[in-house]
Amino acid sequence: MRTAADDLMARARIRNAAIDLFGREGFGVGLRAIAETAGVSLGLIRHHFGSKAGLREACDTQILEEIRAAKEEQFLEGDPAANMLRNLASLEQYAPMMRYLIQAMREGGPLARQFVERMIADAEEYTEKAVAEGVIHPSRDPGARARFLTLAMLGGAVVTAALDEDPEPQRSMRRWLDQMTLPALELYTQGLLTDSSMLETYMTYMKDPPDGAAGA
Amino acid sequence: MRTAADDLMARARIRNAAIDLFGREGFGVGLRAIAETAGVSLGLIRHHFGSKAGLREACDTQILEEIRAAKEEQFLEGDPAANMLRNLASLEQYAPMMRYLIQAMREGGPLARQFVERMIADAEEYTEKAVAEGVIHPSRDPGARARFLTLAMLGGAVVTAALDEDPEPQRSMRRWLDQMTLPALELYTQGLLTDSSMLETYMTYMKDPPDGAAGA
DNA sequence: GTCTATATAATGATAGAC
DNA sequence: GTCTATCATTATATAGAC
Repeated sequence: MRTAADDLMARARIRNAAIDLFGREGFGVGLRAIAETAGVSLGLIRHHFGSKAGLREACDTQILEEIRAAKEEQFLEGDPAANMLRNLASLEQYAPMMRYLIQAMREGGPLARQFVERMIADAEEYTEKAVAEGVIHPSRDPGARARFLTLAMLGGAVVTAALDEDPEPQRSMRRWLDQMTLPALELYTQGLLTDSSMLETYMTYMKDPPDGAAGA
Repeated sequence: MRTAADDLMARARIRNAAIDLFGREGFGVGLRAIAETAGVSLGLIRHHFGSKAGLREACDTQILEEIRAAKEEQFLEGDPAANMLRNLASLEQYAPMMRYLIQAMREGGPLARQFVERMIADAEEYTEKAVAEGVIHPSRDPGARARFLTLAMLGGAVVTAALDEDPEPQRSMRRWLDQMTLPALELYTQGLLTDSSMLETYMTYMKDPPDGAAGA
């Protein structure tokens, strides 16, 4: 009897090997290493994907599909984005996807852009709902806040992974999420500054900037 | 009469060209491109630095020295770390250093580790001072808070740069700093959550975790 | 100190047999 | 669909002339 793994066509095996190696070692990894991992020849990669860029694109597409599927599972609980990430980071099942995403955010590219922008949009949506329910303070600029919070969280994970000796981004992300929980909750609850003069000064300054120095 | 640039020995010219190209295009850039930019031959790089790793190390050392010098200048104003970064990001003089640091944080390595850990230590020191002065709330874990705030700020800059179409990390960092100012100030001033139940629940949970599931 | 020329290895791309 | 064999390019490393 054939198992699910045996059923995988060579094309899918190559793609999965590529996702694994791209995620573990970055997109600089050679096609030969991917071929060896998939147990096929170099020529077969070319046959199925045309080029390395074509393979990368197929991987991106697959990851987007896996994200969609994972979200569908996770979002039933109605958790905010950070908790979704936490769930994904704790399930071995999602490790290749997480590795790939971390690498993609490190090296850039269309998939990373799409993923991050989607995370930001989701965060804004959740935040809006939470504001309506009265559990989160309203913001002077909800879009900027969602972008800031999301980039800070994802960026912390990416840099933690990049600096880590541990070659397993999955573990780095877990570590980041674990060590940020207390300070983040504390910051979200009590803030940081004891008075609001800095914010007020900034708001006043932005309303009437000296010269056109807003972005200079 | 000889200008300062003319006085640069070939060794320094190579090193500066490498810092520039590493910063602009990442550490994957070839030695030939560096040789061409510096106006020297491939062999001369080998003569002065032995290998690509040797050149990278020399660049790292130089950047550390530039950071030290820049901090000495900037820290006279007593600004917190974020403001130092803002100042550095706004001065064209520091552009190569900033580019190099962003790349280093993307790709990892000893320099990035050293830089980030130093930033965290500085942040903790500043925060401690600010807490003593009563302008910042005390934290349940000052070290974790400094690490979280610093990694979030640096990480946001790194991911913004990685996702940016703009190939100039300097500009990405400026954009990140600009767009994070309002939401960050707002978050630092008013927090995010309207009540403290989440934090209290977490503190209670951590004091008496079910099983040994603290890190699971 | 600085160069040219070359060695060696690895990459992605290609052609064609089966 | 899958393979082997090879090409062209590029990478770093090396040797030795001037």
